[in-house]
Amino acid sequence: MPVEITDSELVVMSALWRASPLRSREIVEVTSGERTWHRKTVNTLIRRLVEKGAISYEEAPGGFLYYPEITKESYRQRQANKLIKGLFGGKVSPLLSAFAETQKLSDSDLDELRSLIERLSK
Amino acid sequence: MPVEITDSELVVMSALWRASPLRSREIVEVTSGERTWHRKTVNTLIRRLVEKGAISYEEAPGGFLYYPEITKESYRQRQANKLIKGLFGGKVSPLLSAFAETQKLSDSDLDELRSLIERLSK
DNA sequence: TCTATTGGACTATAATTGTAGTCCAGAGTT
DNA sequence: AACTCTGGACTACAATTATAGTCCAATAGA
Repeated sequence: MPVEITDSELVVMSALWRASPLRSREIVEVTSGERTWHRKTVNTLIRRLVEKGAISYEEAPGGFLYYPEITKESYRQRQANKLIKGLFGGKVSPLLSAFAETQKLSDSDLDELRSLIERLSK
Repeated sequence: MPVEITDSELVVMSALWRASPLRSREIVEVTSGERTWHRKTVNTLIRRLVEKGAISYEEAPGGFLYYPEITKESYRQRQANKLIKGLFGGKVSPLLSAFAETQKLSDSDLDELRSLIERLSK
């Protein structure tokens, strides 16, 4: 039963992955580029994430400090696996291929991929 | 406004991507490995997909035949882009890296990746 | 022909999601 | 002290999702 995180909640998680701990007010500020949320909306998202165990908090003067409990890395892995299993038959290269069809890969992207693959080959 | 397809609906779409057209009864059968849905449940999913424009149908003796309207390729591309933009900073190699950490890539996987990258390099 | 089955149209209902609003208590302001 | 702002707890509420159920007409048997 992996924790399910919705799109809106993910914006909050991402803020905490970028820097933590944060107060709820800071989350409002930090996410204001991406979404224009009322502070109560952020509050609800925070509460739900706490209920789900995705974040934790600590009391501090003037409010709470929030911390991510799920790491960005583990969440990424889960999502990568889900997509690759669900839509690409469990293989990465079709994904890479599909991505390359929409987003032209730069030379440095290609270099990065090459050296990554070299490293993985050993 | 790209069509949003839920996890349950995706099972139906996948069935139609594998073979189409299908009747609703066939969709029940074909998906029975993955889910054990009541035929009415499948019916609802089909109806919603039709409303969303993700599938179409054609009348046939004894019912309807359903066809995918969204292609697997375009849907894959959308999802790949969403994941890579949303969680991997828009770069593929971190995704590949994350995937490789959970799923050991076989030699043939690596070969496939290498030759794909060669092709993309030109 | 009566009956049981099946497909589709429409309805149902609880859970989840997106986006707030209300209420209250403590902190700061006059 | 009274007044205002802010944070958190709890509540609200429409839309979407997951999972069926009801009703009816056509079909397929008995």
